[in-house]
Amino acid sequence: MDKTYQPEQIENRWYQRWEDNGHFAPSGKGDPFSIMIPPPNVTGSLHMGHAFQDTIMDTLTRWKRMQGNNTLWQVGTDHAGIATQMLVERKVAAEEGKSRHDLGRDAFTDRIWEWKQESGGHITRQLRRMGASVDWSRERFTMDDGFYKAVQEVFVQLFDKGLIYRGKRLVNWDPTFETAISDLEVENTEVDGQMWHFKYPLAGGETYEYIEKDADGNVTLRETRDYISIATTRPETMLGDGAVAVSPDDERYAPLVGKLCEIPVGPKEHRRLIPIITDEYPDPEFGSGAVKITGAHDFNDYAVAQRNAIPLYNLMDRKAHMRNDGLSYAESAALASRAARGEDIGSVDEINLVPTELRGLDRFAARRQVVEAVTAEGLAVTTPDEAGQEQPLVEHKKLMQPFGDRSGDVIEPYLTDQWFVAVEDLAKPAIAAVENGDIEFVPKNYENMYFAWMRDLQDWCISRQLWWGHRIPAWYDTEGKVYVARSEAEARERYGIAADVPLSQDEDVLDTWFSSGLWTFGTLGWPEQTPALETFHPTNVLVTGFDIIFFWVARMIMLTLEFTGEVPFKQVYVHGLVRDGQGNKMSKSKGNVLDPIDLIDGIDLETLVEKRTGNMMQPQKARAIAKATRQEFPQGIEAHGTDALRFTFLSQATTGRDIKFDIGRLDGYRNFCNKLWNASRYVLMNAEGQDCGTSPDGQGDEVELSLADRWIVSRLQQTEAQVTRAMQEYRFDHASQALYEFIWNEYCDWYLELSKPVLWDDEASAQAQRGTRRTLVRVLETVLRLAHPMMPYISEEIWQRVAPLAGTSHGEEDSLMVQPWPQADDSRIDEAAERDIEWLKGVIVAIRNIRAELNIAPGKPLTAMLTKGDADDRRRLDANRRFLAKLAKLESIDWLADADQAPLAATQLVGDLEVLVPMAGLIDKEAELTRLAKEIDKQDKLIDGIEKKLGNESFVAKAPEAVVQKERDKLDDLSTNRRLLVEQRDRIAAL
RNA sequence: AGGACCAUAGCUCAGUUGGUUAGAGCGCCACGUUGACAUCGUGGAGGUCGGCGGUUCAAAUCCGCCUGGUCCUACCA
Repeated sequence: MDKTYQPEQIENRWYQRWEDNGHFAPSGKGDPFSIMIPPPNVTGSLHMGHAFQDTIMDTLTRWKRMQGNNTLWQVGTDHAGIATQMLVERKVAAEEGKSRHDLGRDAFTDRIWEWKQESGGHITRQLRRMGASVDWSRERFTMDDGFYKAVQEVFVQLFDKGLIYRGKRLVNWDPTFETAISDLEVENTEVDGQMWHFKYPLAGGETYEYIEKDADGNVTLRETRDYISIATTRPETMLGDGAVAVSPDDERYAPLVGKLCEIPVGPKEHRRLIPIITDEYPDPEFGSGAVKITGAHDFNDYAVAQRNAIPLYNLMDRKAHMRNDGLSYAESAALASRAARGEDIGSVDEINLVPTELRGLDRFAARRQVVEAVTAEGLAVTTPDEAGQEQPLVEHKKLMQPFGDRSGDVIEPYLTDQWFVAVEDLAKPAIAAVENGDIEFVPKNYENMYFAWMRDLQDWCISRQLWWGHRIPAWYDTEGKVYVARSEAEARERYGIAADVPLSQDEDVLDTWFSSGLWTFGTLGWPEQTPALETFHPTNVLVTGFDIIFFWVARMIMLTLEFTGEVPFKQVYVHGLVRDGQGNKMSKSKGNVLDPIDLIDGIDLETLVEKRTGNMMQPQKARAIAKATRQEFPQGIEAHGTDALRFTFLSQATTGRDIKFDIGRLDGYRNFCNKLWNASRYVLMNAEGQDCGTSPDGQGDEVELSLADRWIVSRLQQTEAQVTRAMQEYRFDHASQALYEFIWNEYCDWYLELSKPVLWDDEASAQAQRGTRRTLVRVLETVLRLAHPMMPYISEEIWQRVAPLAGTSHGEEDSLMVQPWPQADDSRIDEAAERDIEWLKGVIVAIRNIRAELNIAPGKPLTAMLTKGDADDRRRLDANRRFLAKLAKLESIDWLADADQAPLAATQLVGDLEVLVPMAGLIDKEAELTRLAKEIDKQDKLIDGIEKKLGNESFVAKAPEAVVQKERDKLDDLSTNRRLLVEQRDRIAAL
């Protein structure tokens, strides 16, 4: 073995071998265990979140596989509609200077398929680097024919059940992608906005008495008005107003209800009149208390319009430009005014209420023009400025504005024909499944989040006006009548449409999450009743981030229950977000992204800086990021290997909490790998070619197990139990910590050291040496199995060399991957050995302490004595003299029968036992007195505390006897210790 | 506005049903290359467990309030 651990040399070859040997496919004889990978974007690349999540899934999968379960980790990728279309659209624009419209639908989707072909392997290669033991033979893609079939089937069946419908509704519209998006894809962000106040003149110049009162009913304002005042943040939508609404309880406007007012924009001769109505929606306390109702451009207004039969006038096109189609403004305005008076005017689609001069303008440009025009006309509400001049009232305030999560564009509520899933009936069983425990969230508090969302669910808009995705299986005849079926042929057959009647398929595609929602059963072959479906569904656990519970988890539960009658998974393990060391979200624009592959392979500083700032548009920001990067990683990032990265993730994986990725811990766990590596070197150096008492025929295997052997085996059982339990509880931090502590603090720090006196002592018996060698290799072999789910590469590499020596062959297989998971054996727990080793460690540490306190060179041989102990102490001394001498670097250590005969010595207590190191010629009198004074003081404080406690009658009366006794024992120990220290102090002072 | 979660050593975090002298890793200080390992060893310093109040014989742990932070949901034209 090489002297230092070099992960890059072992990782790639092992993955290849595992994959080639088919170790990832289900093969266990036990119960099925299955996990579905949350399918990453097929053209994406692996980020820290993936790496974290995949580590958890792989650890679970490997663990279950070793436990003998018939284990499937199903892998696949997602077509990721918007994200992929956007990417390829940009690429085509950059490389060919063409838009997707220039290419046309077929050519453009061909480009996406080409891009998938070209880059689709990237993320799967990265998954392999992480060691993910997914079954590649079952890899799926959401746009595969087979998966498409499942998607179609679900759509058709939901439609037939009346759970999918098509209709004209107000939806969130992304003007950049020119598609509807779901509520979830909208991010509300606070922005600086303005609110304008405008006067809507009353029809026919009518006036009324406007009276404002304070809380006590005293009149604070009384004036005659010929207008009603409204406030708006979106003046350009005034053109589509259908009414002005006031609260039914608002006395100020009571006289106006039922009358008409005029929208103060557009050519004067065609200004529209709209009714003043009452509705519960307006809040009299806010603004003027009167709200303009624009049903086609605002969700709240839409609801008011529905309740009051107010017409909806669409003002914009798909790009959120002011419409430039339909009837002329004059005709439109005339029709709309008739509607306002209650006349039936039929369809409003052709009505375009955008005045000629605004047609075709961007919505924000139109907004500016409307504000200018209204203000110029003197119809802005004014307020005096500091100089007493009347100025238009424009409030600058924070607004929550909706943005598309992908495009970053301002989302427009937009009236269009879309397909929807009626969720109410689907949600009920989905809620029940979590309530009754069929599905369990880990940690549990995410269930509340789930319930809250599920109980207030809106119908799900599933159609997208994109080109990349599953085309909606619906066909239209020339009259626009819709036929849903699995194919055009089926549509004709089902609905009896003659072959000569032309049908055209719906242009839209389905929301990506609609297909992702079928992931657990679609990947297993549904709608066919395949053996895989039978065996592996429902899956055992879904490992996912909380940010995706609504998008994905909830919809999977609904759709899976509906179509399979089963839950998709029994547990949902929810992990946190991977953040940077400061707790910030990692993002390209912040320039704080770490690439898991760079952490594995290392990256030099300049390349890292280039990576973070390469495509950055603003040079100033790029410089700041470069500076921060140089500061954080002055030497770049060195190679750590996959195992160290995985171990870091696991150690930080505490439930339901974001992780701040700590590169210091990554270094630490790389060192841990190195420690394991070197410990193994030691074991191999001492065991290879030697008699380990593990011959296959059992001949000549007589062994004698030392105290240390029995102890480490005992500790191993406990570690096995701890790690197993932690895994069951998804406490990967505890599992990794238990392993770390056992390997480093027990096996390396103590057991290996204790093995040296046996192996290197010519007088040690062959049986004893055999016993120690056997324990060395068998414990290591077991610990490698324990480590394997967490650190697959290094464990496999070392196991290959250790397993033959351990003689614990578990079958023909040559890989750790198919070895059994260690099972704790309580009969091998040896409490007496543990107590003896604790004693041994105590004495050694005591001597080391004395050495450090007296500033004695670590290598200087010392003489030590033990006294005041009991028969056990004597027995232990006699049995372990060799070990004490070696580990504490002693010339000799002996029993002193009469403590009064002790020479002046540094003293430490181990239980009742006193450990003495004679101090002749070693002592610095003043320093020692100071130290002792400090130590006595410390003891006094502790004694004080306990005495107070024991002096408290209610403590003695009410606390359990065991607790009281424990305190008494403690007091005893402390008092003895203190007395000793005082004696010591007096003796030294007397020198 | 409603809700969730978090606050423990300089940093990143453990701390199970209340009873420990409150732990680990990294960092820091001192000493040390004996034959697995300087990606190491030995020893050490460092914490009024965010604040206040309560329950209890006993609170980092349970309850209430407050402060600070993160996030989610819903939003007022």
